[in-house]
Amino acid sequence: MPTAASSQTALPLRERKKRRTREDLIETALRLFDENGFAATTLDELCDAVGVSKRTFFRYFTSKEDVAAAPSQDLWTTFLDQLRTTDPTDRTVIALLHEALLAALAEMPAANWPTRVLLTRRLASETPSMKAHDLYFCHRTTKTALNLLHTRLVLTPQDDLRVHLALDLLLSAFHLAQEAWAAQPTTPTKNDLITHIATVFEAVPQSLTVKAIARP
Amino acid sequence: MPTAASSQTALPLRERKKRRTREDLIETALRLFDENGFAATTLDELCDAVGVSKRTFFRYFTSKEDVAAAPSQDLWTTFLDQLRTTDPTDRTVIALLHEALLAALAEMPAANWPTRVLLTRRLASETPSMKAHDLYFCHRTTKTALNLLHTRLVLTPQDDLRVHLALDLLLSAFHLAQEAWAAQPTTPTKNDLITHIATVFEAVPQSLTVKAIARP
DNA sequence: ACCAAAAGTGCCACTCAGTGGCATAAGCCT
DNA sequence: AGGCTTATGCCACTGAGTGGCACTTTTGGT
Repeated sequence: MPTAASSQTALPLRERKKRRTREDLIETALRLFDENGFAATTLDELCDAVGVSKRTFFRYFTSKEDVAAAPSQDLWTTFLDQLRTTDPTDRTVIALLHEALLAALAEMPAANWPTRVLLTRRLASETPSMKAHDLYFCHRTTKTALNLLHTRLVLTPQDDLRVHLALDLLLSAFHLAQEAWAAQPTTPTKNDLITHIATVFEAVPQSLTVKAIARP
Repeated sequence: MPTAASSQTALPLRERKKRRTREDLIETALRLFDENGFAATTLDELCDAVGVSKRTFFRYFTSKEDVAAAPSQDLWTTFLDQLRTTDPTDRTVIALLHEALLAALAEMPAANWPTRVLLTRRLASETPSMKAHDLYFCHRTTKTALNLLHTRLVLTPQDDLRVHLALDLLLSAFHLAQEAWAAQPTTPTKNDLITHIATVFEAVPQSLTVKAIARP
């Protein structure tokens, strides 16, 4: 008698268990990091709280930073999936990237994703090693995306350079939008973030033409 | 009787000693990392080789990654200095940044800087934690540069966004140029790097207009 | 239903980066 | 010279991350 509560019954038991421990680890980690700070929380504490050995933790995450960055990584993993499936015709590459990002955002659970990702962002802004980890992950994402686009699009060697720049620009724009999103006075929602992204994207062309005017 | 060998005699003894230890640490670290690999080299080995206690090492560098990234950090520190002194009049911000970067490059010692920085780059490409450290440092540099430009230029809130994008673009362009530089068939010189930077900068406007053409 | 292969977990001992605290030595100033 | 400041060394300690192996759970075939 499968109730509505178990929505993904298609998955085998082992897989469900794994997802559950992974989710438990992320959930508890974010709570502990939030309450006591990232540095002040030890992995032993986290593992005790979840009821898992430290050895097992490192079979799910590569580092202490990694578990805290999970929410933000989910977005970019989904982004890559979208990039694999979105029809690329009749668009500039930058518009394609923008669209794939919006599609990825749409996939994120509207309920708790904003709070989670904002918490991750706050932790990253307070903890250099976390920010570094996040930047590295984004760097990996651009590399993967570039390879992906090469398999799907016709790109000359010159285009490779331009597309790479476009990807870096996307990441940069997203981070700036995220900052504005986190700083806004009202409670940040997913739609707000989409608006901020649009705003930053509109500012991109002007970034090449801003004049330097010396202070008097 | 000050000989030509001691060029900066103006500095007090203590300061000279400090610079020397710092330089020794960087020099030896790069050599050991190059010979045995970053992970395989322990800080104890490095400290033994230089004749310094581990405690002292951490008074010069914040981490193992930090000492290996020193050559690349030198450039960006000099870049910020240039940004403080360059006359900003009659230019776009992006041109100002480009120029400051070239000026910083000019300050680098032509003899060993290329090899050093290429080694650092290779290590970073092989070692995630080093790449992450490097990206974080660049991130800090853009933040500092942005604050700096605010003190020297008249920037509206909208301009802030645009200038931030321009800074990210500069970093992105530099990294792409550096990759091309490292990959070139002939021995990379400082002038080659300058040429690569110019090439990437020229490609920037087109990065916004590349069309996505699906593979057949 | 049973059993063997496979996949996941726990435990233990270990390495090594990084820190705090205090005693000692080296450069500085008059 | 002699006190003052600053840099270094030493030691003990925390905590992240790993290797290895024994143990348990799931799975798939019969």
